[in-house]
Amino acid sequence: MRRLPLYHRFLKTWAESGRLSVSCTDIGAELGLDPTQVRKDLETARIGGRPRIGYVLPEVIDALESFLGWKNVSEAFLVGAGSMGSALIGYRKFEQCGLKIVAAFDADPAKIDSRIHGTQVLPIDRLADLAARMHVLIGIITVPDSQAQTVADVMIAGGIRAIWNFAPVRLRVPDGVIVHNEDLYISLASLSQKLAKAIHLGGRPPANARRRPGRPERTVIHAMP
Amino acid sequence: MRRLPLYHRFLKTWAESGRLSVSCTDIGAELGLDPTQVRKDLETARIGGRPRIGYVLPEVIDALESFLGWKNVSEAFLVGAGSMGSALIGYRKFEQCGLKIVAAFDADPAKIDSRIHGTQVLPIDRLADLAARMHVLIGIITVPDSQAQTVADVMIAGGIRAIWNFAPVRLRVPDGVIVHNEDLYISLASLSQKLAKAIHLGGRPPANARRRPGRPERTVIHAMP
DNA sequence: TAGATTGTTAATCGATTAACAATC
DNA sequence: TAGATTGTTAATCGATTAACAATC
Repeated sequence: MRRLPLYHRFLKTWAESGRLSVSCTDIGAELGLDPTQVRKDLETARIGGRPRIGYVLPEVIDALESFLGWKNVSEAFLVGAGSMGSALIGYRKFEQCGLKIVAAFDADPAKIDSRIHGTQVLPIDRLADLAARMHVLIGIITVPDSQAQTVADVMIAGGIRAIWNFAPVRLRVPDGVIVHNEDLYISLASLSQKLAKAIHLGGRPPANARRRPGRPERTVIHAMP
Repeated sequence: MRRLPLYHRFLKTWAESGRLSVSCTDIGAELGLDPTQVRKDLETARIGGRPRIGYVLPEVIDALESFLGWKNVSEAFLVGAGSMGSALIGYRKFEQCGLKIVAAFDADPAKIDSRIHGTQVLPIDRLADLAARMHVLIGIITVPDSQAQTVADVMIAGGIRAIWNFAPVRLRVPDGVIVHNEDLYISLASLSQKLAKAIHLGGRPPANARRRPGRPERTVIHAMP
């Protein structure tokens, strides 16, 4: 599920280093995870291995990409050509993960018809019509808080089914529309709380603390089901 | 824990609308959560209410801010004055959540001594020394993948204890250093998988789908413990 | 064959949810 | 008082971890 992209990334570098197969133990050691858990995860992606050998690299990488839906690229519209929007448009590797931002939209007339990293900026009132005609299903919101709900409504009117929301706002959407919140404030809160706890408890870090190549930090990203 | 910032945000708007108290039922209804869970969450922040009345708004907001550590602001250094870095520097509301980005660093000579949203850009080789002298404990990494580990090492050398990492790379750090990964690729993978599943199962959304003011989408952010 | 590794079933753990008494 | 709401304890659920047989 959420760990699969991590596996994929590691397996790519593992493959580049010339290996032909990989075991759950290898993956677990690298990512600081239990090998059994890795096996379970691969199982949910319907990926099987061979006892004693492990998983054949090209096979497992390919299967992961299929399962993650990275084989066919979905087109997305982005609304809000500010600094965050521009940054996302610049993340060209999204395409390798099945997402292509095909157009940006903004309310600011000064930005209309300009290009950001080669992607054209269009007026927001063309969004709904274009989304419907092009069958775009994914929308990315990088506008100020106050406009996020309005933009979401327009997206939904255009038939968009999944919204990646970078505004710190709870969007109200009909059933069947997926909202994925990228809430940096929540993320920040979790970081600073962990830091506060660490400082409160441990004080200074161990003086002889060293990087340990064999044991990376326990992979933490964030959570909220 | 991770839902508390959400409660805080809602309670602020609730207070602005003139109310003096709030019940777990109110919060749960707004955020699509079980009232019992809300109560449990507030309990972990050592916030109590009164039967029949609920929680007194100024009290609970204040207690949340204290618990989240938003009362005293931590200073942070950001490395990588690209588009993502600039976007983060522009998120001025971080200060209300206890984080102030006091300086940016970059390897590009062209960017040195420029200002981004008023924040000065310094050469990266001054980071370790400055961090140590200013007792900066938080570092934000927005550099390309290939440089992330190097930057992390410099930060740690300067005494930084918590790293907010926007590069899709597993950083290797000593014990006692906190790494918080903001991995947009993982987030994207989860979004597109949910979309794929929804389309596969449901096909089109219900034709009469409407926004429902009383029931927002189930609050989902992402996960990985 | 022996040993590493997968596959699978059971045990543990934590978080969520339910139930209900206590209280204003 | 009656009723809404908190506080708290127990039940459920899902995810993680452990144990062990199957297999190459």
